[in-house]
Amino acid sequence: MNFSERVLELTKEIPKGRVTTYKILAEKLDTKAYRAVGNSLHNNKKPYGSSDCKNQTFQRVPCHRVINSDGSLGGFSKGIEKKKRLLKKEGIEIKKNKIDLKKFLFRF
DNA sequence: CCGTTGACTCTTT
DNA sequence: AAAAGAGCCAACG
Repeated sequence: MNFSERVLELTKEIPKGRVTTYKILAEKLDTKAYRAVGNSLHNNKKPYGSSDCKNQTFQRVPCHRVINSDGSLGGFSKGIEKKKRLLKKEGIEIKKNKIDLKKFLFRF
């Protein structure tokens, strides 16, 4: 299991309607590679799905539920607006491009 | 192998 | 409140 895979596996555990941060993800992986975590999600080639899920390289992992530790959205491969919409759709309110961590943060 | 690059975070202006 | 600096680390060329 390489670094990227672990990041993705962890990301898949985030329940609908909740979010987590790059920091928490990194800590969960026993590392301080906050930035590397972001990189893994951005690349997100997701080759591990070769067994069960053949296609759908994207959208298997709810990467839109991963945000910055200050509640701002961070980034998204499909565009920040897209990410905002997905989150809202799950019941997460976004004010001024920020998310209320007190309400929606998932701590595993 | 070494230098750059980031979907980062924390501290200090 | 907002911006700049420093520290971090995996991945890539």
